[in-house]
Amino acid sequence: MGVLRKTKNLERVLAAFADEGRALTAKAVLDLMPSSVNKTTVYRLLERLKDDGVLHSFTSGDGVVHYAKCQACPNSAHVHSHPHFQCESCNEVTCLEGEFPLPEWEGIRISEAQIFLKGQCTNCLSA
Amino acid sequence: MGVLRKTKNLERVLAAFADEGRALTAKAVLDLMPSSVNKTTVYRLLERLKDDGVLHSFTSGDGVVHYAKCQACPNSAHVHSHPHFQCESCNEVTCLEGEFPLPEWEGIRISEAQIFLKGQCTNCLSA
DNA sequence: AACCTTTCTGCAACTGGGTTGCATTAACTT
DNA sequence: AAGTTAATGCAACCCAGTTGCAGAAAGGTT
Repeated sequence: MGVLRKTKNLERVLAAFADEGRALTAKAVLDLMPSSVNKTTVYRLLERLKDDGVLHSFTSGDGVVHYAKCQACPNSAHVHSHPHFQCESCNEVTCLEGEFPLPEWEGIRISEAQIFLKGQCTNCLSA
Repeated sequence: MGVLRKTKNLERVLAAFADEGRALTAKAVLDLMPSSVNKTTVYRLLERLKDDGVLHSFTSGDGVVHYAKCQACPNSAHVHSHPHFQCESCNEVTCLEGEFPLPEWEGIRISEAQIFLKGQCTNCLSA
């Protein structure tokens, strides 16, 4: 799918995800960029980083698409059935490490589970 | 919130959900209505039925909002943490009855779980 | 460095789901 | 039948995301 070029914008997007382990929406990424950067560029960068396996995406409970760089998962064989979690106080969305056991259900065969959890994060619990 | 009036359109929407236990998107409901019915009306009816506890809504893995009439749940105390399931063959979305045990996670407190499962439904498995 | 090729970017226009304000129509009350 | 209030259609709008295209930047080659 084309050779990746190391542009300023690409570095900026990577930097945004690198520090914090949290997930970001396209809009959040856009807001972190200089105002000269167009939203189309951000969407295309996110899409390409997803294709290249650097990021993965998922939708939160209210249907908003989030992107995250999953630290723990190996570069190959991306399985993103790990749960995602949103703190109801600070609203941060993070990946929970570890796989979620696929639930069993009578009469059907389950091949994929998308789990979105809400609650209180460590920081907000102790605050 | 206004008194519920028994209009033609309301009956049509209820009829759409009554038969089958499956979930419908706003667009699917609109397609089941006479073409004279405006999409705004459908959105408002769905919203109101949700407020009144007749329907509940959730978003599928790809962020599409679905509405469903949950047979098993009592009229009061709606807890919709039951999982939702989409068959990858026929694409039907249904509610799975029964509560899903809230998973435990270290360091955080989980208060709500939104579970969306994909796989093969009974019909498609035996076909 | 100059040149060429390919990717990346900005822009503007568009799509699709969903919402809002307003005037009209239909349901229910009396 | 009349009056009140809710329901509806319409048009315009909002927002996230996408598309086509032309110009700008990366990287490779000489």
